[in-house]
Amino acid sequence: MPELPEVESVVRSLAPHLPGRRIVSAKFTSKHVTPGNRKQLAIRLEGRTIQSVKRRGKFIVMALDRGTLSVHLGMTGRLLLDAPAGTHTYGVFAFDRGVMIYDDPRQFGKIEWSADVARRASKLGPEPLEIGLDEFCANLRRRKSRVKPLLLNQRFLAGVGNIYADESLFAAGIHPLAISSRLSAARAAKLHQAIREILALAIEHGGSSISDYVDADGKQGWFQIMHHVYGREGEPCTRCGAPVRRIVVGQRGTHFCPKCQKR
DNA sequence: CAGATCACCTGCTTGC
DNA sequence: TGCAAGCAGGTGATCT
Repeated sequence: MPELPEVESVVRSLAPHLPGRRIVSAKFTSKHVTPGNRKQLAIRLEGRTIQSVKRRGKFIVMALDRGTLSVHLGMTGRLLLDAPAGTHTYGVFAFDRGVMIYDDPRQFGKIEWSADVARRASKLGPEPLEIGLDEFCANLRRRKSRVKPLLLNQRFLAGVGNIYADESLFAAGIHPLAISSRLSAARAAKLHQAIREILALAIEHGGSSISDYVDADGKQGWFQIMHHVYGREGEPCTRCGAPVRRIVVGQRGTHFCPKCQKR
C-alpha cells in the first residue's frame, strides 16, 4: 500500500493530533508486526508522551519524551485515529484523549522501539525529495544495476516503491531495464526531476488509493487517477497510444510503454 | 555486487 | 458454484 506519498499523507494527518498526547496503555497482538517481546514494547510505551511525528523513507517515526517509536506500514498497514478495532487490528494505542489503532491484514508492517529504529535508519539512502542532482547522478553512475530495481532499493533512495518507480520511469522516458551506469547525464537529470515532480504531485493528492489505502483520518488519496502506466497493462499509453506492457523485474510487476521508454 | 528464489501473510480477482 | 492459481503498495535471508 504505502510508498513515500502515502506515508507522508499519513504523517500529515497524524501531526495535528498526536504531539502532546500521552500513551496511557498500548496493546499488540501480532508476532509478525511486533516481533520479539511485544509485551515489553507495550510496557515501554506506557506513560510516554508523543512529541513529534515525522517520516523517513517509508517509516513513520514518533519521538517520545523518552525513546522513539517507528511504524512501517508494509503492504497493508493503516494507522487510524479514533476508529473501532476490527478483524485485523494488531495494535491499540490508548491516549489520555482518544485512541489510535494499527490495522494490517497481511501483517507485513512493523512497529518497533528505538534501538531497532536506529539500526534500520542507518541502512536508508537519501530522501528522494532532498537529494541534489549531482549526488543523484553520481549514485546512478556508480551502480551497474537495472534502473527499476535500483529505484526500489531503499539504500539507493528511501521511499520510492513500485507505483512511483514505474510512474517516474515513464515520465522520464526511461526503460525499466536500462542500466543505471549507462544513462546519459541528460536522462539521469530527467529521472531526478521526474521522481521529484511525481512524488510531490502524489503528496498533493494524498497519495494513491489502489484498493484500501487511507490516511489516519480515513481519507483516501486520488493520485491513482493520474497514473500513466501502473495498473494499466494493455490500456493505451496516454502519450502515444501504444498498449502499456507489464513485465516482471526483480519479482515485481513492472509497467511501461515500449514506445516511449527506451533503454 | 547483481540477481534470482523463496519466505513472510491475507484477501481479492480470474479462469477453468 | 467451486476451487486453484495468480496477483497485490514491502522487505529480508540465502544462494549462485
